[in-house]
Amino acid sequence: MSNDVHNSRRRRSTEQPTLKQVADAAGVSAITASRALNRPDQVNERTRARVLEAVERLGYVPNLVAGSLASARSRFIAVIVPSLANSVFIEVIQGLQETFEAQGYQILLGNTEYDLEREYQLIRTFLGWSCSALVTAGLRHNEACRTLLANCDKPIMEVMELGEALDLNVGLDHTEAGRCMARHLLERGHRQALFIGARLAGDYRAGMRYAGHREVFEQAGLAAPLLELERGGLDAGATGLERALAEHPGIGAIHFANDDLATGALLHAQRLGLEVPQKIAIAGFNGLPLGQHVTPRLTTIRSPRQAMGELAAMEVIRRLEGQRVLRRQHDVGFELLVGNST
Amino acid sequence: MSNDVHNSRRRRSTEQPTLKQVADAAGVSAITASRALNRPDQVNERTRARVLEAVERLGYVPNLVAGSLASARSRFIAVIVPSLANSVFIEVIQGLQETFEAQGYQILLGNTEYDLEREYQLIRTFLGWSCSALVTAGLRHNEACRTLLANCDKPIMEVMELGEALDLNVGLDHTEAGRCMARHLLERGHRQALFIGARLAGDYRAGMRYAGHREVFEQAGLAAPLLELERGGLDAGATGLERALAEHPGIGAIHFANDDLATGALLHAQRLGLEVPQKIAIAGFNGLPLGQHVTPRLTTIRSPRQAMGELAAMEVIRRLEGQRVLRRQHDVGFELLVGNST
DNA sequence: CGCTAACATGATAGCGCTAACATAGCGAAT
DNA sequence: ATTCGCTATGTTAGCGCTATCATGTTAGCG
Repeated sequence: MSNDVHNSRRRRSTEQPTLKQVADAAGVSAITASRALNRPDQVNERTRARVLEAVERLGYVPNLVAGSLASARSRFIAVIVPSLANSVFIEVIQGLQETFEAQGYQILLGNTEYDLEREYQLIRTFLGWSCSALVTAGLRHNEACRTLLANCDKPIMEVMELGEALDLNVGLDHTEAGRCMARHLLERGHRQALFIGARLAGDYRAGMRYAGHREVFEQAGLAAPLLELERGGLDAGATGLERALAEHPGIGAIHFANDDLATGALLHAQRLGLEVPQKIAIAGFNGLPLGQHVTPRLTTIRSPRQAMGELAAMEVIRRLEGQRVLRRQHDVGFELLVGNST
Repeated sequence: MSNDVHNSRRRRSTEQPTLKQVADAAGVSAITASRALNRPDQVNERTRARVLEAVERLGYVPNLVAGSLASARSRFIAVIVPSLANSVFIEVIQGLQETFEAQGYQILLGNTEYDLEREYQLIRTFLGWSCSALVTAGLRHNEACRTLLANCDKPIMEVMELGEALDLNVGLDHTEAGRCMARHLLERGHRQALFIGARLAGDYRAGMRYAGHREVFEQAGLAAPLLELERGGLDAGATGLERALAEHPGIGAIHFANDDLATGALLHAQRLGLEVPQKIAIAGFNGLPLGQHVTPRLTTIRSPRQAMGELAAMEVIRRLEGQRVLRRQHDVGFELLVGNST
């Protein structure tokens, strides 16, 4: 029953100095030291200097976990994408990351692998980290996700596409992009066009582009056949071309779901000695540098992916800082790049 | 002085249910509920079922921040790379991410933008999050970083290159890769080869490859000129080719620091009607799919980047789980891909 | 000279969870 | 019957920080 009882329970986690030790070294209270670091304008300039000196001398590293628990704010931003293998998401992440990092937010990156159940688990985990906001690629979520997101009272930003969003939304209209390219193909005189995509169940935005493409062709009284591949990438593009030639003999143009497929096909056409666009026209989507460097230059649609990430991050930050959000939805648009492949 | 004093201090952060509420609902103590979720084998099966039912019913989401503070462990892994724009790092991150995520670790991604001071700040922040381990791309750090890392008593994994590591190290020998390609060029009969890289101060691993290249050429009594560009990418490769032709008239081969540059040059050579490899031989580094799909196929060196990430993650996990680490250093090697461009 | 406002600092009490130790129950071994 | 060891659960006391309220101190005013 002596007063050293609670010494026996000691369990300092590390030997790192704590804020209390810094405060003692600077001759102030812990809360003043805390303010000196986090709200510099609330402490006297000379006090702050003493605290900073103590921080430096002791090699103090703030325990952000403790700070987050106490304040119930974490400066974490959850970012959830379906894949890291696709450079499209990487560019959006880059835009998000730069902007958030500059404002002192840390991204928590989650990869669903196109699995909505995994998305739910990731969101749970990220909410457990008291993230300040969530950014997801796309508008499709399962019921559980939707409930979780609707009840969590944090800014939710859905990027990539436009539509019925939960909260904030920055993206572009993929159906319209599909229409745009289809119209271009029609203008170029292609009456027989094939749309080729890969794993469209996952890449449903490509599916939306096909829907737009189909709409335009059918309104013109033309067929809009679809060919779905098992995989993406340059290789798959070559395969797609082979299959198109075999399965759709009369075809004059191929509208690929993305530039990787399209460029793979274009390079393969060269190897086969098939003239592009005379024998076969090829179009892509994304506006990757790759497609702009091959000969003939690829006709494609460029979307401002990095800018989309930046804008999304800025809107989230605006919301977090309590500023009024003017518009919940932003259309970042797209641009048709007419090359020599159509 | 009544006993409602501490009611006035209430500050529940959110309306989320807490573990205590789950425990009450299940008729057990908080610690039992905690164990039911985190150490299932330590509680009776029926008790656990009751707890899980309560979790489900209340929609409980564990507060990981509180858990980390209490246990001083966070399951965060800091991953620090110099850039996200370079697909090489993305692939390593992919390997790391998959492996860590599968074991329940969450990656904290930091981007130094090739700035060692930023690296120091990032490491401080990540240590503040009580990360379990740190993974950095590369062995170069400033003094402050080195001190911080040396004293933090967590597994440190340095990836990409091999050398004098702080702790664990998974990578490949870039100097040897440079030698390997140089020997290949010599075997092909190229006596006049130019090395072209971009921003070599940041991309010092490319500098190491140049050192290897130069060593081989100089030992053969030949010159090993260097041309440094301001930027990378396919465009820059084209620029590099132009400059090489103008500034080094006799040159017969160009050893590019990476495939982006090399492919950019190769495609540009086609536009110029310059035969590859007859008029000019072109070699790259990385083994990107891109270079393998152009005609002529690019001679390059492939490194197992995703596998490097996976192996690095596995070694870190092994260490974290207290298993004996057999080797602190792993050479993942590389592979010369001989195409038709040399 | 008192009164107020603005500024600077401090004491206290948590944030929600888990480590460490404590206890209870039960079958097996002594 | 006592002891031991094992499993299942509970009690207590923090982890390191910040929100909240309280207090002291100085300047400004009529």
